[in-house]
Formats: sequence, structure tokens, C-alpha cells
Amino acid sequence: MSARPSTRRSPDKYNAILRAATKIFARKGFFNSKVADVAREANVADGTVYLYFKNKDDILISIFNRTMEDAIATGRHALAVMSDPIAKLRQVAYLHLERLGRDRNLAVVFQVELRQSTKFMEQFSTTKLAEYLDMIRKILEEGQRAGVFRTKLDTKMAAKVFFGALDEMATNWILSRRTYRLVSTVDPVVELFCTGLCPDRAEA
Amino acid sequence: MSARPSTRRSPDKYNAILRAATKIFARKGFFNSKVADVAREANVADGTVYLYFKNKDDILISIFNRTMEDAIATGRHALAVMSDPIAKLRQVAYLHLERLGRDRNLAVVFQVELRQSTKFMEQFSTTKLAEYLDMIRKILEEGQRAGVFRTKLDTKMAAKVFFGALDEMATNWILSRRTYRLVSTVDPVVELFCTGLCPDRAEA
Amino acid sequence: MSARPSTRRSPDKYNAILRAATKIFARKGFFNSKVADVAREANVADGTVYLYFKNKDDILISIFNRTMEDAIATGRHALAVMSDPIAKLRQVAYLHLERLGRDRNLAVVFQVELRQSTKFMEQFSTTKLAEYLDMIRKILEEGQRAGVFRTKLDTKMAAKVFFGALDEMATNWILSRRTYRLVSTVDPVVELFCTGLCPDRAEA
Amino acid sequence: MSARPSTRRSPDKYNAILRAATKIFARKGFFNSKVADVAREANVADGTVYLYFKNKDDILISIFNRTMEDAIATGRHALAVMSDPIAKLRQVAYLHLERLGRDRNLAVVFQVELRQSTKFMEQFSTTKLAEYLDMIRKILEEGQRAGVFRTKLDTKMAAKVFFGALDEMATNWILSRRTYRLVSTVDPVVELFCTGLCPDRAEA
DNA sequence: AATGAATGAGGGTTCATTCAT
DNA sequence: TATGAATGAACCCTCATTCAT
Repeated sequence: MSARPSTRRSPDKYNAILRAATKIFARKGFFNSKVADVAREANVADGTVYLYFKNKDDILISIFNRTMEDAIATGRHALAVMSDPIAKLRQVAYLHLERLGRDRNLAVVFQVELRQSTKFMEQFSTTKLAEYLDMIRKILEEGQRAGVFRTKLDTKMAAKVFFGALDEMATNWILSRRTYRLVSTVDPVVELFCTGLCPDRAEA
Repeated sequence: MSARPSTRRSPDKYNAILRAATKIFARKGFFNSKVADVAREANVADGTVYLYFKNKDDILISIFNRTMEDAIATGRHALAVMSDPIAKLRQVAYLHLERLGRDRNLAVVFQVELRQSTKFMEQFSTTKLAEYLDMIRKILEEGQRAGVFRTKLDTKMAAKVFFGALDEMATNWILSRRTYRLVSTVDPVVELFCTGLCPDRAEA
Repeated sequence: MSARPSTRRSPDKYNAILRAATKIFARKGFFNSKVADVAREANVADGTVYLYFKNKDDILISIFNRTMEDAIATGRHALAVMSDPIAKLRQVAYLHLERLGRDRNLAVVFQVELRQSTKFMEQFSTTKLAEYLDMIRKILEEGQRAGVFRTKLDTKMAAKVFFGALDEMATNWILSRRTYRLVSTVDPVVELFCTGLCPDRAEA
Repeated sequence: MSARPSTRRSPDKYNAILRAATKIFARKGFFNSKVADVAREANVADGTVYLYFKNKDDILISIFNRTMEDAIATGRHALAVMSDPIAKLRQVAYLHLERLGRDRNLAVVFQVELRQSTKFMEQFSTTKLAEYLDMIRKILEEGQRAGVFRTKLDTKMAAKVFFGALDEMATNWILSRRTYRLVSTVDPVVELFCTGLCPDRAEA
């Protein structure tokens, strides 16, 4: 019918609802969260939520989109002034895990709630996530040209593996009792990813 | 109230329901699947489902548990007769991805539907998943003792990274148009994991 | 999706819901009636209503259809054994007004609630109502052939006028304090319809 | 709380809202029409509607009242200069059907939307409608005194029947595909009403 | 054991109305 | 007077679960 509600008037309310939703979804799960819960947490009336979001799904999607846009923008900006491919990879890992480690609610939503259904995931993976994987891939290709990474590497697959590693770090951290800081996994992961399991043959 | 529903009486019906549920959950998502859908697919009455499963959640959990038990048993059995740690890793990856690649419905349930909520995930990760990660870790430690893997490696983290890589392969395969066979990713992943991104200094 | 619910099992419940709905709709109006009200009046659970009817609209439509089918069947049956066209008209008027006069709830639903919207009315008028008007028209044509009714009469229009007269009698009766019996209007209406306003020139 | 909203300040806006409401109600039905729809159609803000009308019901009532007041005034005025009772009846029929035939939206609101509930109808029938029926009745009584209409006629009932005939003409016209002009039914109806179905005995 | 009709709690969403500007 | 963002009560319908047969 009508155009996407979006931010009609107050960015404050829009942000408040998004923040509240992240908290509620993280705490109770998306499906078990009521829109009324989100509204109460955001200190707005139930109906107000629908002035800013098309429906409940749209809230979840908006959390994802906004965070990914921030992440990609921040990533691109940070990478722009760097040249060492390994440092760039480390930077991506750092920004990724630091962001989630800083906000457990956001982490839960990203690692758990967003994986609700193929409906969501297909939508996400074909847009923002593909863009994110591509950003990683470009670093790897750059590294290949610079002779820092092996030439015979399948960069598309390697990008997935790298992302998979970060993803697993985040998921594990959430499901653990969080006795450690998530960013503390950045260096080991990057190191492992670059060096591999096997001892440097040079050692031999 | 009553005793825990059992699988004793008719394993046929129990299996039929589990198979039906995997199909339905994969197709429509866990939350959007109705118990009645599962019952119809399994050719039993709605009420019959409750003779075999405590509730809807229990069906999902049972899919997970049974598959994991199979996987761990199959894995242990296959690994028992092998000695090369790298071959063992490759075997784990193969069994993991071959199983999911063979049954897309199961793959969807594992990669998507089981991640419904922290409630499920915490339950899973503290039992079967921990056991699975431990199995991987033991291979790595064995490899360290055999001098095949670097000693300074954090095997716990490396196990997670390895699992994360396999997990991402599976998820990506589901979300892609599946134009390739999932098992085709086994060798590249294992190779990357062992060798790392960087060129062998020996090459130089 | 699924087939029309209709009478799945118990005609008792089906009838109870229809009777309850007639009462509730008559009392509070269709739009202001809650399905829960109907269910309570029928002594069934809310959800049970949906085992027998597709939705709230379907209840209203079912009241109309069932009543009209009864009316047309009863009418045809009664007319079959009669020959005098005027007597037939009187019979139609009698059955029409006696039925509504016997059940004020039904009368209210027919005279008021069913006129909710063009959506309903167009649906009704093109099927059952058209059939009813046609039944009247056939009597008039028969009367013309028998020389009892004027030949130059537009029977289609006269049928509408006759129906309009009965309809207005019913509506007026409902909106009045019902100090009279609805059937008492049968003879005057038929007489007026046959004779007209003007004095018989033969009188002069 | 506050005083009854008035039409004083801006008759333009008042009329615009009434015109818009007639259109919207006709198109979507009263219950399915949103006040916001009416406001948009009238090019005013939602809240402005409440400066001119007490609530949504009040808009519908106002459409009825204003139209009836016009109709009765116009009728009285036209009848004042006439003497022949049959001509007067024809004039009433003409004004009635010409008005509705000229504005389909208004016709739909009158024939369909106003019959929403006994709440509305009782309110209407005890005031404006009674007045209208009374106007018709007076013509009939006058005709009786003049010897044009039969003396033994129940004028109250005959007035209802006449109104019922006009009402049915209007309803039928709306529900048909409107392939004819509504006013074309004036003469046949009046003629039928005066002469009746049966052939003039004088003919014999 | 198996059935499936019946249950009824639950929630996303709409929209008439208000009121601060 | 006019606005339109905000409100929150209201409700249809779904569906997991039960239980009489």
C-alpha cells in the first residue's frame, strides 16, 4: 500500500526501538519476543513501532542492515589507509569481533537470531553478506599480487573460511560463559589462518 | 504427568516422524512448521506425534541428537583404524560435509533451523557439540605429539576454527544455488587449514 | 489452502454456532460482534468456530445461504400444489414474513446485518436473491397467461416492487417496537399490490 | 469534554469532508473505510476531521441528515404548488430516484452503508425517515379525500409499500451493472402502484 | 497404540481518537 | 484553526496440545 514507514520523524524513537529490539530479541529470541515487549522497552506505544517499521520482521532486518552498513563503511575506511594485507586481515577480524564483543545483545542477534530461517538468511547472504565476503576476498587477492599470499589459493573459498572462523569465534563466545574477551581471539585466528596447522617446512 | 514418550513401540513411526519433520522444518522453517504438517507428512494423526515426542521442540532436539550420535559414532569408528592426523582431519571433514551434502533437508535443519535460539544452542553446545569439538581437538593434539602440527598451536581454538570452516562451507552451500557438490570443498579446506595463507618459506 | 471447513463432524455444533451467531449479530451488529461472543453463546471454544467456518464472514454468508435455500425449497414445495396466481403470491408473502416474524434475530440479520457492504450484497443478489425474484416473476407471468394479471405489466419490475414491499414490511417491523405481528401485513400488502391505490372504476 | 464540533468556521472544509466521506464509504464500505482515507481524500489532516465531526459515526449520520433535510425541503417545496395526488406521488418518486441516480456514491451510502446496524437505523427511522413516510402518507390521505384513492386503504401501510418500492428500485440499480437510468423506473412504479396487478374490472 | 475434534491462550497489527505544537 | 505523530485498546485467527473414544 503505502511507502516504507522508515524514519518518519524522530530518529530518536527509531533508534530507541532498534536498541530495545536488539536487547529483547537477544534476551528472549526473535520468535518469542512480542512487539509489545519491544515497545515497552523503548518507552513507546505498541502502535508507534509501526510508524517506524513495516512489521516485526522489518525490525530484525533493520538491525542487520544498519549494523552491516556501519561495519562495511568502517571497514573500508580503516582499510583505506593500510597497505599490508595481513594487517588488513587482522583489522577486519578486529573490527568484526570488537564490535560484537562490545555489545553482547547485538552479538546474540547476529549469531543466533538472524539465522532464524532460510527466508532471512537467503535475503542477507545475497546482499550485505556477499559484499562483506567480497571485501575479504579483495584483501586476499591483493595479498597474492603482493606475493604475501600463495598464488594457488582459491580466494573465494579462503574468504569463506576466514569468515567462518570469525563467525565461530563469535558464536562460541556467546555460548560460553564469556570468561574471556572476544577480541583476544583476533591474533590467534589470524595467525592460524596465515600460517596453517603444519610447522613451517623451513623449520625442518 | 505421563512418562517420557518413547521410541520403543514402533520405531517405524518414530523414524517416519523424524524424517517428515526434517523435511517440513527444512522447507518452511521450524517456527512456521505446524505439528499437523509434520503429522500429515508422516502419515500419522496429530496426536500420535505426542506419543513419540514430548513436544514440538523435542522433535527438533531429537533430529539433532540422533544425527550427532550417528556422526560421532561413525567418526570414532572411521578414525580408529587411521593413524595419520591429517588424514584423520580430512576424514572428519569428509564425513561432516558428505552427510550434509547428501541430505539437503538435514543440512538446512542443521545450518539454519537449529540456530533458533540461545535456548537450543546453549543446550547443544554444552553436550554433543562439545564432544564433537573435543574429537577434533584430540586429533590436533595427536598431530602435535607426532610432530605433524606445530606445537605452539592452541588446539582448542584451532578445533573451533576448523569446525567454523566446515560450518561455513555447509551454510554457504545451502544458501548458494548449490551448483557444486559440498564434498568438493573438503580438500581445499583441509589443505588451507594445514598450510595457511602464506607461501611456504621453503618455496622461497 | 485447505478445503472449505463446513460440517466436519458434528451438525449439532455447526447448528449451534449458526444459531448463536444469528443471535449475537442481531443484538450487536455484525461488525461489533466478536467471534469470541459467538463462541461463548454457542458453548464452544473460540477455535472451534474455525473448524466449521472459514472465517467470520463465512458465518454470515452461511446464515444467508441456509435460510435462502430453505425458503426457496419451502416456497417451491408449497407453490407446487397451488394454481391460483394470487393465492401463490399470498403464499410467498406469507412464508416470507412468517419466517422472519417468527425469529426476530433472523429478521434483523436479514434486514440489517446482511446489508453491510456491497461486497456481501453483490454476492447475494447475483445468486440466491436473483433466484428468489425469479420465482416471484414466474408467478406473475403465469397470472398473465391465466388472464388474472394485466398483460402489459413489466413482470421483472413488478417482482422487484413486490419484493420491495415485503422487504420494507420486515424492516419496518424490526425498527418499530413490534407491537403488531408481521404476518398481519400479508393480506393488506397483497391486496394493495393486486388492486392498486385507485378505486375500481367498476365502483363508479 | 469540548463542545460539539461545528460547521461554522469553514463550510468549505465541512463540505469537502462530507463529499470525500461519501465517496470513500461508497467505495470501501463504512467499516472498512479509515478516517485517514477520508481525510486524505478531503485534503485535510486526520485531526481536522474531528474539528467538524464528533467521530466517524457522526460523519455517516451527517451525510444522512443533510441529504434527508434537502430531500424533504425540496419535496415540500415542489409539492406545494401541485394539487393532483398522483402527480405528487410521481414527483416524490422522481425526486427520490433522480437524486440517487445522479450520484452513485450517495446511492450506495444510502442503500447499503447506512443499513450498518440497528443502532443507526433505529435512530434514522424514528426521525427523518418517519417524517419522509409521513409526507407520503399525507399525499395518500389527500388523495382519499379527493376521491382519487380508495377510501378503505390503510395509508400508513401504503406509504411504506410505496417507499419500499422506491427503495428496492434504488438498491437493484446499484447492484445491477446500471445499464439503465434509475429515473426510468419512476413511471412504471407509480403506474403499478396506482393500478395494481389486476386488470381493471371495467375492462371486462 | 492411534485418532482427530476440541480447546483456548496468545500476539501481530490496525486505526479511531487525542493533543502538543 | 490545522496538523499529524503518537497512542493503546481491540480482535481475528492460529496452532500446540489434550483427551475421549
